[in-house]
Amino acid sequence: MAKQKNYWLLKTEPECYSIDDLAAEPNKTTFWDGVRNYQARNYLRDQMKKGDEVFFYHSNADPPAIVGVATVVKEGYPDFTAFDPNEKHYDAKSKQSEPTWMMVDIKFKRKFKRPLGLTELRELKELKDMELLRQGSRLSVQPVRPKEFETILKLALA
DNA sequence: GCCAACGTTGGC
DNA sequence: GCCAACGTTGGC
Repeated sequence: MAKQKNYWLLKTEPECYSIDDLAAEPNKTTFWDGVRNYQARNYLRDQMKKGDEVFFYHSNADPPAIVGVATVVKEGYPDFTAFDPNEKHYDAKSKQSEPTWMMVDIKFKRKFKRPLGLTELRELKELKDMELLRQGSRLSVQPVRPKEFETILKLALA
């Protein structure tokens, strides 16, 4: 049986790392560091697989929006930024021998012609169960259903 | 800048 | 193991 592809959404503040940073050159990759939430960590560690596609989401932006797509190119491995006291997301409790936090590598795939803002996404009834649109949703790594991924891609290309 | 919704921490 | 206090996220 063919490997099933999963879909995800990664949040970032564009001030910190934006789609344009990732789109700076073709096939650019980056490590997705700084996730310090256990549920999000579990997704990164256990479920995100090479070849999975991820939506790139700008939070704390105007407008907050899905802005593009990336591909997972390296599966979960220790987030080494947690070991460095000079890093913003340093965590003294995460040990090299027993890392608490994980990250993946992603590769730029495409930037949408226009950002798909939250307001616009909320208008689609196909997306009414989407994690991103749930009230109080704060997860920075979230699963996206194939149907939702398809709906959003279609909207982006329309 | 406000604040609701969460997650985490720590006293008990 | 409960839960109040506190810190953070992130839309508005």
